[in-house]
Amino acid sequence: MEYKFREIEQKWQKYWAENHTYKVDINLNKPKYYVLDMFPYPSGAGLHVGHPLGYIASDIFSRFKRLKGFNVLHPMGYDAFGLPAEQYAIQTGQHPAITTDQNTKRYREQLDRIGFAYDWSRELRTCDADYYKWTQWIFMQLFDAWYNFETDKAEPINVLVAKFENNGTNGVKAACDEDTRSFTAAEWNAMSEDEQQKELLKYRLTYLSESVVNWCPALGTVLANDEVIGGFSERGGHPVEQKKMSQWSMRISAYAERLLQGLDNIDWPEPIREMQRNWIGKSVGALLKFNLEKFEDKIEVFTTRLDTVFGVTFLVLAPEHELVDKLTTPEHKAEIEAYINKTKQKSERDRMADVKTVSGAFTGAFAINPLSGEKVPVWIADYVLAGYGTGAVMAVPSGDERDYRFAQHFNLPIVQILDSQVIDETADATKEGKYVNSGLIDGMDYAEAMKTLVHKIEAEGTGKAKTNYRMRDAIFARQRYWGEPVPVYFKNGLPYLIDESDLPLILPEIDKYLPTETGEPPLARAAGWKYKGEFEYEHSTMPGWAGSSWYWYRYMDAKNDSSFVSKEATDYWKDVDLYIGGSEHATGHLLYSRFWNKVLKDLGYVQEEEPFKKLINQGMIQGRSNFVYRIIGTNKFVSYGLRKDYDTQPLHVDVNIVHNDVLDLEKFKKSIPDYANAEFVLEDGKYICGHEVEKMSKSKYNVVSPDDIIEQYGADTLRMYEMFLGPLEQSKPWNTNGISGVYNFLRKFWNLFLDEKGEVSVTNEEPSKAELKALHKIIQKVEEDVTRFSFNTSVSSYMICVNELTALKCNKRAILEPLVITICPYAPHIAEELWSILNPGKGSVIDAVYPEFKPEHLVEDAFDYPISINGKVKTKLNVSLALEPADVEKLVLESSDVKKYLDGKTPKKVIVVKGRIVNMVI
RNA sequence: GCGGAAGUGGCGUAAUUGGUAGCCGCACCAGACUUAGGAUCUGGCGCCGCGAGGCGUGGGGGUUCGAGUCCCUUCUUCCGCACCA
Repeated sequence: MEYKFREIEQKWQKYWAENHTYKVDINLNKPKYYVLDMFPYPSGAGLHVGHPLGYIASDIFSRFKRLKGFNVLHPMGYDAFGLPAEQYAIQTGQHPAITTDQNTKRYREQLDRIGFAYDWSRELRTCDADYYKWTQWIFMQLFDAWYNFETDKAEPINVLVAKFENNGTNGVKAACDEDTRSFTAAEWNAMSEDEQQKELLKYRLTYLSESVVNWCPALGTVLANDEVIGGFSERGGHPVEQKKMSQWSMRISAYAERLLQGLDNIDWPEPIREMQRNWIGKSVGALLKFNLEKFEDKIEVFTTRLDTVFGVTFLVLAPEHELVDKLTTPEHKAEIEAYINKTKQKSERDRMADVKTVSGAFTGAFAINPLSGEKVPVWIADYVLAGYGTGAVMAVPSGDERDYRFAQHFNLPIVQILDSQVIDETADATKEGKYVNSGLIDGMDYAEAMKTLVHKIEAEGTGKAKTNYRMRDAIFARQRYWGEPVPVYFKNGLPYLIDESDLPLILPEIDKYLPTETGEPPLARAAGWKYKGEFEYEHSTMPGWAGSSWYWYRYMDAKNDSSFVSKEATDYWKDVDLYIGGSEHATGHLLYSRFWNKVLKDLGYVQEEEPFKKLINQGMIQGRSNFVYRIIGTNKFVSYGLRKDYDTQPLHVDVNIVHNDVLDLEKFKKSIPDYANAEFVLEDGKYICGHEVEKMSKSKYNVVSPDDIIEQYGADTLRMYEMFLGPLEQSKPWNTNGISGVYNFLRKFWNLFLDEKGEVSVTNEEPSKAELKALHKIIQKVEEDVTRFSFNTSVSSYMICVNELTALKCNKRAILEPLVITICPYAPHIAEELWSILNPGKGSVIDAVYPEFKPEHLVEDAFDYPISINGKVKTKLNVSLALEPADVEKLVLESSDVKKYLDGKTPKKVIVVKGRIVNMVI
């Protein structure tokens, strides 16, 4: 009987579907385990061989956990709202819902063929109304909440309203907009409804405000900071500019500290945590107010080095700073205006590329250093960012490189402030030594100086200690069609939530997927789309990350239509134990999800502070492109090794007609009409192709589809080969070359169950010691490997085990049956088939129990000690493991073989490590 | 510039705690079989050398009886951040 993988795989995939083998329910008698994959965006190109890498790993892990007795939740769905479907809709007029539906079906077929243990009864799509109903509902909870720094959590907005009614803003410590004013209870109560709403909007966790946004004209939408890379859009690479607009935002900044602290309590890769720390960008420092010589206004600066305040020789404002216009003296007006105009014309990218060039302009105004009383000039320069801190800095050229260059360029003084500071050629940011030229802190060290200064500025009211975060609130709106409608309508220009009973707010049909002629978002085209037939809805839709910021909860209770997830479900499933996905979501999805999770927890809907306990990033699978070399101007192709002898041009060739870098000439000729009459210059009768590692993409003809691999070798081979390729976290190019090794292994494994005539033949004989050793080695190895996510090493261990059992001609049930169970996570189809041969009618192997490892089967009584002299292995000596080091040493020194190497000398020292090694020093 | 990860045969990789470097595959070489194949089986395969032997985990140095593994230093590649006061 042959290994017929096509029949076997189809048979079991059908069986699993019909018997709901992977359906799970809450089971209080079993410990839960939640394994989650980052759900895919269903693109039109379908899955390539790189996409399932993480899914295979998580599938192995969840199958293993199930064999170990856990109740495993392992779901899959689709992040189905997004730009590509809409861009396609603009080009073709095809409704994004239709293409998304087609793509989703194709993804599902491809996933099914790989044999995943997903509970498909929990499948979800973020674009389904019964899913986005709850995304909208969560949006409403955020709108109806504010952040109370006193209790350090989000609370219902009513609590805040009650505070305003009783005490006004007095004593309220809330996360709010920067321009928020104070008022008394009487003032609040005297406000009109509209005025109150306007005020509350400054506190809500999702709010509408006038802010500077990343506007992408080509995409016709704003983008979040994490969607802009170096001044260009992440999707499509279009230029992005800064623009002031009224926008929905999420007050994630309120959670900056908790998001930062939480990173210490989760088992995530260090690089991801570090990226989130950078993104949050906490810096501890102080705010300090400088009086102005001729104005009542003060310039407030943020500094992390208050101790350097006596080294301040000028102030610098961002060109956008609100005081610039007012401060500028008439004689400097022209210069300042010219500089501001120049800055405006520079794109974000130019500004970044131009780090080295020093530029700036003097306003003509002077400020007074609140500690030294010194008069310092006020400049503007584009190296100061309007959006960070206060948009103004105190410049300390002796301690800061940018200030140093600026001072040198414009001939401003540079004052040494620490005795150990060396500032002849460059700034020195040291904190070592004692202060000099520094008034009241002269002679102090850093710690003492900081304490003294903070105390002084707070006592005098000129400043205060302050912690600053780089992270800005997240823009939460896109001027696009294919996203969740925002459940908000406008009355008197103010936003109000629609009634909860009106959810879901269905995405309306429109005639064209383009902005209106007046530049309104596409939803403005929806004719007659008004709340209660009267009020305008919000015309933006939610960003791509809305639906993915809570989806792991929906899987827990996917069909619930009275709540986004039931309490019963969160009580049991709680959080995600293992999350596998790409590192490209480090500062987007993974940060937003943590944020929403904390809000939902604060409001009492879920119980865990962090949603994803353990995170693993699978590496990217790159493409391995192949090239042919055409002699320029001809239809003649030269083999790789000979290409230097001709004037050639490399051309991508489809990797699917190349095997081990040898081109299939017939298939090549048939590939496109131009090549039908191609001629070749061969080496050793073959055409050898060149190769290069590139991104896997259609245009490079290096895309390998899992469908093709499965067709040729089967899903079990694909699964094992993807793991065999190397450590999960590592990025690596896909190369189909090695796959036959894995395929041969599975056939060899299959053959263990057959006799010489090819008939199934398994005996009930007692296993030998060697057979038991082979089995228990693999039982132990797989358990260890899976636990530390080292899937590649298990595959080679299976190969070793099968090689050993083949050599032993083992066909004993007592060995093969447990072996089938251990391999089921990796190669579930063949495992099912063999299991059913061993145990006809006894159901699925996934319901078996992982075999128990018995260490006694691995115990040896003798060991081949490597005998080394001065650390170099010279020979080996077989010695009983029962002997203690002193006895081993005696035997070694007596051995005639060893004496040969000692050359009559007595070793100065002999080291015996029991069961490991013997080393002699001579 | 700052932060992170990684450098081992022709290739992908392995090496639990400092203890025989190169497991397992691919490719390659030799042989067997043969219904000539992108099939199967057997054996070989780090480098230099006929050999004894020597060298060998990016380079240099150190600790140790012993280093791919620990420490210092340096180079290279990839990833992330980048005027953040």
